[in-house]
Amino acid sequence: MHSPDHRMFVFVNRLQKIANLPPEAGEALEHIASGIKNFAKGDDIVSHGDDPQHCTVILEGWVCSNKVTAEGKRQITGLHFAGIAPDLQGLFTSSMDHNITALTPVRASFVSHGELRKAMEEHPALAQALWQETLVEAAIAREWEVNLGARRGMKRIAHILCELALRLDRFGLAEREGPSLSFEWPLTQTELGELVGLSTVHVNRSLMALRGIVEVLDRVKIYDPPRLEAYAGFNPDYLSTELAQGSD
Amino acid sequence: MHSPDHRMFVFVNRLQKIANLPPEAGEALEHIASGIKNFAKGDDIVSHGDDPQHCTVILEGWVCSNKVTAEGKRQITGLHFAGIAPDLQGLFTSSMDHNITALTPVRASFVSHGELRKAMEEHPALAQALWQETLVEAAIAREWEVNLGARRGMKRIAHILCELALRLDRFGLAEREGPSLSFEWPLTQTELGELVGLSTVHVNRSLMALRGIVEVLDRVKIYDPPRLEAYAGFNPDYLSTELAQGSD
DNA sequence: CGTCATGTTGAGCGTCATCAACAGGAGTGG
DNA sequence: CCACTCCTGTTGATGACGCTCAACATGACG
Repeated sequence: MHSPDHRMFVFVNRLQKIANLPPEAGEALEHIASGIKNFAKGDDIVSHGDDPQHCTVILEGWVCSNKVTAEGKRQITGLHFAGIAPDLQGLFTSSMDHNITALTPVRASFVSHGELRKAMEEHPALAQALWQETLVEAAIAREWEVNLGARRGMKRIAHILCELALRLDRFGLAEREGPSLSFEWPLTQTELGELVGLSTVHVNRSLMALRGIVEVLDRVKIYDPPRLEAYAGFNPDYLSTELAQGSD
Repeated sequence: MHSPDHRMFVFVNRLQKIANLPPEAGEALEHIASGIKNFAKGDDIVSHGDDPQHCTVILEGWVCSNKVTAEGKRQITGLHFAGIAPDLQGLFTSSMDHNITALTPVRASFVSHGELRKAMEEHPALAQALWQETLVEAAIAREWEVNLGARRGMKRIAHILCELALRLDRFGLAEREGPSLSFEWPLTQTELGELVGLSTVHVNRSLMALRGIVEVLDRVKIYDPPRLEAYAGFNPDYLSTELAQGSD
């Protein structure tokens, strides 16, 4: 178990990768982290309309941001893993415009808005790193718009899987085995449908048609990554915002 | 005509509305603005893959961000008006992940990345305002994901029109006439299709079906705004990030 | 052993894409 | 002034993609 002083390790580590966060700024974050809380699968960590006074940092587990339409349809608008603060936006707004929901059991810690503002004043590099974090999310959101608006069912699914493979692999959360690549997959087919804007039934049929290239069960197994990327028309440009400029 | 010292007026004005930008920070922006350039309708102001060394500030006209899939389909991922810096993201990335294209004749000015960084160091409030700007865009992008993934054709169109009516009205770019509301509309039906993820033909038919509530020609005229909002299931929550916290 | 959540399959139908044709206005050149 | 082209909007016909309703299979769990 981490000592309280290294509780924020995954978060700081991620910010360092994205933005070359200097060590002092990372330590400042460690000092203002408070508490650890566990959420169960399905729990809303933050709900639409809330006005939280702290930011949540995901230490372990999968989380999604999502909105529900007037007709009751839920759309997942983002997927987040360990090392992210999905409600950072709450620092500047008086009311959340979306929900943040646990897709797996989640362990999280917190940073009060007040203390975070102070830390950012003392360490402008911290503010910049967090800003860059929001730009990473924005780039991903743009590509999801393309996915939802301009690709058909099977390619939508294929594209999302390519993206997740890359994002997870980058943070050591994917496994390679020869050419193939696999990672944990906690979403149901219904949830995948809410993510790609398709009905459960259609997701099911699309997944079956994709077997041979990918298999999606408790884990995603991509048997032939280049082929899947070619099929999806996947271009990872938009994920390069997640790499610090100095790191290539 | 504005003197060079007030060239950035619309931009500063917007940042003040969003983030209570202090006057000194606004003046700093005025001092580092350089040049004015005109773009023709259809011009790419920034292209996918570019690595610009300056930010572009739109002084007049409509602009969209967009991406093109491997299959050649274009998806419009954002609409921007006067007073915005649509390529702010370029400050932190080595290569743009999308295009920024003029939808009308556009007048723009520029701020070099280096000078902007200096100004942000001297005026942390400026950095924060620009960060908030990116959060506004992110909130809109999330709702567009919902629109594309969870609503059908006619409601998608209706929803976008409700959003634009509110955003434009907020900056004095819409006209009221009794209950009805109207604003400039420079997009072709094909472009609207690229925005809502529908074919041109289907956009055409949907627009005809919506007549009576909205009419979309050179201007959009919403005859009965509440009825359109009810039909679209429009909830303006997500646009409240565009209002400074102190302003309500 | 019943219940519940998830995945799977079939049938029927609606939304929306595609292909094709045409109308009108704007701009161009003869 | 007319012929021509290009761009945009409009309309029809056809079929594919994806939704909905329904039923059933399976495994986890109490």
